[in-house]
Amino acid sequence: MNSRKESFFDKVYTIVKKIPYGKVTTYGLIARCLGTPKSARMVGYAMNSSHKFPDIPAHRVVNRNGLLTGRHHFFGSSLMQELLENEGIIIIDNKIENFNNVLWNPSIKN
DNA sequence: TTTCTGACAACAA
DNA sequence: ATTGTTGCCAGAA
Repeated sequence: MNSRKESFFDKVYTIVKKIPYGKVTTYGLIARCLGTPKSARMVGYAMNSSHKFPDIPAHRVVNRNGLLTGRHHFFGSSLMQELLENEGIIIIDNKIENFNNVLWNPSIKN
């Protein structure tokens, strides 16, 4: 049967693409949603590889502290912050304010 | 082929 | 409370 399991990366992309506008989520939350809470690291690495794919809002994924740890991987180093601010998210000192307010739980999956 | 590293987070002491 | 170690998967040298 077509039980072709998608790679871990693919699963991550599937969730990241579902992050609604103006919301963010965390690496660990995605990993946990996939059933592998210890793979948070891989989620971040998947984002690194996400540049090869379209429609992957990697800027909406931050670490559990609401800190923009991956900003340095974007074009320039402030693009990530500007993208988020463009969506109405306030960022101070590379950290999201009202983090709990903009946090989106992937478990919802809509 | 093996070895190392990498957008994090949980656990142990 | 903080610090250090472990887990996880994939890609590059």
